Amino acid sequence: MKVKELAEAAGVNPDTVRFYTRENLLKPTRNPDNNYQQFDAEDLRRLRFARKARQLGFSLPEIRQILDQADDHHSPCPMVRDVFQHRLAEVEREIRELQQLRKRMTTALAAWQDMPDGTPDGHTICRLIEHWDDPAPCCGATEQNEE
Amino acid sequence: MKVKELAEAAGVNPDTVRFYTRENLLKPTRNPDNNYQQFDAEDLRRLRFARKARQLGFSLPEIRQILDQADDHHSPCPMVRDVFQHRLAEVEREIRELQQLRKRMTTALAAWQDMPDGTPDGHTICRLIEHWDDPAPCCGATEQNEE
DNA sequence: TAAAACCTGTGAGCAACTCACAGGTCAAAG
DNA sequence: CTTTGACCTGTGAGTTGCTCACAGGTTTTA
Repeated sequence: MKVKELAEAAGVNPDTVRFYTRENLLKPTRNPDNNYQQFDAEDLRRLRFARKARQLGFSLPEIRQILDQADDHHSPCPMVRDVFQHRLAEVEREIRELQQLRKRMTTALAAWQDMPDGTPDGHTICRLIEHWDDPAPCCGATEQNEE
Repeated sequence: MKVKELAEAAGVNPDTVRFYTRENLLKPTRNPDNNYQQFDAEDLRRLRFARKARQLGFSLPEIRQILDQADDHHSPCPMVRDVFQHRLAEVEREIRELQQLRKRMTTALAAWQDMPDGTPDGHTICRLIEHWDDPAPCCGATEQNEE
């Protein structure tokens, strides 16, 4: 299989195949005649695996690690379970944050129903946003640079 | 006010101030003696505004547009309301997607309780992920490159 | 045999910063 | 008066996961 064929088989952009190859997720052989990359069924499996893992939120370095472990005949599954747990926790955190954001937004939107637009007067830019309440800094951090 | 002072007043990284200046969100005057940037209370307002808008999900180009409109003495509020509506819809979409992802993840995690780890045998990389069900492509798209 | 369609590697672009670097400026301490 | 340290300046690179563009080589098709 050549790049485009593999890409089509996996339903991805050919440039993604090239990128994954650059990143050492795929290790095609070469056709000595023309130096073209040659992929086989195993590469297709790897690529499909990588795409599924991406959907699950694994990063490319994580996926590479899993793939490399599998190449060394170590079972990557324990690691997968581990990363997966972390990833799940992170997804849940993201959900909570977004829900908080939504709540603040709908509250603001309701409050804005009653506010006039107003033209900027040099002291105020857009009171819609200026009167937006900061998300209460819950963790005691007043500054957002972490140092 | 110099860079670091403004940054501290707004609770951001000095490099963020420099970056926003580069991006024309802030337009400091110059001290002719030493070419240092000079910020005033208006710049602080602009910076605080920009940060609030960022928390609301506005992009830097959007913020620049709002600021520029305010500079021209047009009220940016109608635009703000508009972008805000779009942004709220997007946040809700993100929430739905993440909730679906979480559901799939917890389901998978439960199913994995019963699966053995297994060492990769050349045919399978990590059945934990390979047996992950694709998120049903709901929009009729079988391929994910949009063209 | 020439044009179209593919291949190659490399470099840039996206978003919103953050950090690093080299050199200039300034306040206080020795 | 000079040195030290903290700040300033602009610029370029790094982050993530691709995607696109480019210039040149190869293969297929007409």
